[in-house]
Amino acid sequence: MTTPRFDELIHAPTRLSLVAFLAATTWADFTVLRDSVGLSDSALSKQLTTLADAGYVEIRKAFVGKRPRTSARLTADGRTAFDRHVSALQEIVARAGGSVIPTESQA
Amino acid sequence: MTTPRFDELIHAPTRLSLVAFLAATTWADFTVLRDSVGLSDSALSKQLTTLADAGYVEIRKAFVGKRPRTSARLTADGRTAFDRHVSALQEIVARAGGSVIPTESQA
DNA sequence: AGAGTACTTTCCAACTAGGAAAGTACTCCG
DNA sequence: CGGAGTACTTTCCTAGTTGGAAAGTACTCT
Repeated sequence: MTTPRFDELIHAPTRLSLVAFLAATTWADFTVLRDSVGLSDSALSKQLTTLADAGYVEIRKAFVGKRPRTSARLTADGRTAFDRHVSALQEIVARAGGSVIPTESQA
Repeated sequence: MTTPRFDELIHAPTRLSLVAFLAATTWADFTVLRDSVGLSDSALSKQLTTLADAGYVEIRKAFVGKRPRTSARLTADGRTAFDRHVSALQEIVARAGGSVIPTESQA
């Protein structure tokens, strides 16, 4: 079980989607990410930078043929932070009356 | 089961705490609320107004003896919105937890 | 009267987020 | 070669949010 730790960086709606999305896969493509969260190029680029600066995501710039392709994935730190944030949310909800949160998700 | 609906109003950290706290009790006192979320009087007053304007909380101004006392509680709408927001979070997390944790070491 | 309680409102400074547009860098095509 | 396009990144700027301080309201207590 993960130690709860509310993380403001992860909590923000777009970054929560982003991080959750990344938590579900390995490397994700810039365009896929952009479309999945519905952001402009610039907005995604900035959020990715923010997350990378925090050490939560790793950014890989590779070439597919001759064209650049940027992908990102969660780092171990990012995954931990995400898990802890989720725990924090669960704790909040549990205190709230616990009616809603099923505890199936931890592995 | 509640229909998921991400609610930006509720999602913001302080309001999430506030709403979750209120979801756990009936009427809560202004001072108790203020101390539980660690806000200044003005900040709490404003958040409470915001939540009341949204129809999520009901504010009661009563007198205890001769002194005014403000309390708040969730309305049915507030509770529904909270439940739905929690469901939305759950959904996000569920998607993220959907796949087994992959490779943790690489460089 | 002056102090204090219990907020509410106003003012303000600090952020944050996101789009537009420009910039970078390199490729592809006629 | 030059123009168009891809794939982002950076800069500029606007808009919206948050919260504390301080002032305001209203009433009570000594």
